Amino acid sequence: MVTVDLAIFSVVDDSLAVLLVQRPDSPGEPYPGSWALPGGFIDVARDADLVACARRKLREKTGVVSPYLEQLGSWGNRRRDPRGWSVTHAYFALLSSDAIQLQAGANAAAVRWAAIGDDSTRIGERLAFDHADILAAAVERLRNKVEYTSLPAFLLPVEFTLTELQRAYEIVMGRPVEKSAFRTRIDSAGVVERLSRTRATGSRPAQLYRLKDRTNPVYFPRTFSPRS
Amino acid sequence: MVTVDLAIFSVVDDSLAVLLVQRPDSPGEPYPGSWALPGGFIDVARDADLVACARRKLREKTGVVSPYLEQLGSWGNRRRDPRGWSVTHAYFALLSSDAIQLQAGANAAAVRWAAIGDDSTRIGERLAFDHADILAAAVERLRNKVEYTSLPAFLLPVEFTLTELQRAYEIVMGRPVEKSAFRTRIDSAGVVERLSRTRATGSRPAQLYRLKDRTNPVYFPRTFSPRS
DNA sequence: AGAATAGTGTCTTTAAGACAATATGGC
DNA sequence: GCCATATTGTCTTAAAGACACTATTCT
Repeated sequence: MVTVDLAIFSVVDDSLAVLLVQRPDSPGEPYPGSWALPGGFIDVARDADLVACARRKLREKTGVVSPYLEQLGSWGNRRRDPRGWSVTHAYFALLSSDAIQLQAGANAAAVRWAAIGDDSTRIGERLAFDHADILAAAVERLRNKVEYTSLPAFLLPVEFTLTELQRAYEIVMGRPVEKSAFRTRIDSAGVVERLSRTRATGSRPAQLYRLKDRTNPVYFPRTFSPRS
Repeated sequence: MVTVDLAIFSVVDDSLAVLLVQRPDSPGEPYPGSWALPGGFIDVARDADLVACARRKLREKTGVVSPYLEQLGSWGNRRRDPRGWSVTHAYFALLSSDAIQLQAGANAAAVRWAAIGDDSTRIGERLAFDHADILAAAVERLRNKVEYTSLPAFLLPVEFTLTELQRAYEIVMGRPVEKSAFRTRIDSAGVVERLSRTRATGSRPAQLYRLKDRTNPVYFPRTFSPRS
């Protein structure tokens, strides 16, 4: 029993959110009606490899084709699924919420975004299987990497302002970021390239930028604020 | 077909080395006689979970019970094993070479250490399956984490001098480290605790230290030398 | 005493934190 | 011109790099 599960993150209503699907009520299915991370069995006929499987499930749920996708780890033991020893390969994805077309699939009664609390990695509800553990690991990985990478940029649409990028960092980190230091950091690391257009904001318009590389994150030489 | 494979690192003859085992020659076995990372099928009767499986295999090969062990990732596709779609869960382990009792097992004709080149992640030989990819990923992970963690300390025996610790860093990083900055870094992060004994060196004896925490690595606030 | 390695001090450099000042477009 | 937000500048601070100096034990 080998599956792939996804922690799909986006910024919804100015906070970090993860996509959850509801387990089917069919008899024989474990955790009927519970919320869970999207995922499912590998289709050895269709999926060339694990990443292909993850991409397929992401596409089926969100319609998004090329998000930031990173392997998170694997969870396997004899307790996590009542049907016996099972293993899942977890991935986490970052995408812009405006690119998403939510789709309830055959195996998922409903789909929704669940906000991640600023203070904790806990979601309000009990998730199916060990998905709470997987989600906690995904949030932890994301929160760690935010400190020294450009990951939050993948939560934004293709074109964005530096203020929006800074806001994405603040949402993921759960704390304010100093504007001037932030801009030097982004600039000297060569994360973005300036576009010719600006975005109207009601006051002084903001310069638009886009990522130089939509595929790989940039690693900064230091973390944001050194852990004590 | 689900397996667990291990990249077991140690310092041997003053260079970073990984443990390889030779594949059996039995008919029906893929890659007969090739060198490979130690590993094998999960035993659902004996292994409570993936880590337990990794620990068991590590113990069987080296006799080491409690090394530093970290999940590396999983590799799965329909090409990596000629017998069909297969998945492996890779772990990497760090241990002191003086704690090791090498043991050729039932499923491994021979065992040996292979040095990792300073300049590349390549091992001289062709490894079985996709183990060259897995090893490359393990070396990359290790080389990345060395820059901001105390991982090299797990390559040393329980008691060590700061010079030995510095040498372990240099071996993994493949470049010299500045002594004074290194010591301030280790000291201010509270990585080690001073023992009362010293080690004779032929000249001024060196103070002995041990890790404050033999289980978890310490994360430094900055990398060693910022990537350009 | 001299050799050799252990351990410390000083100065420079890099990039972040704090905070203030300036710039610009809409109204 | 006024307001609000964008953008830039200045000063301070933390920790690494470079390199020199001191300390201690053995021969």
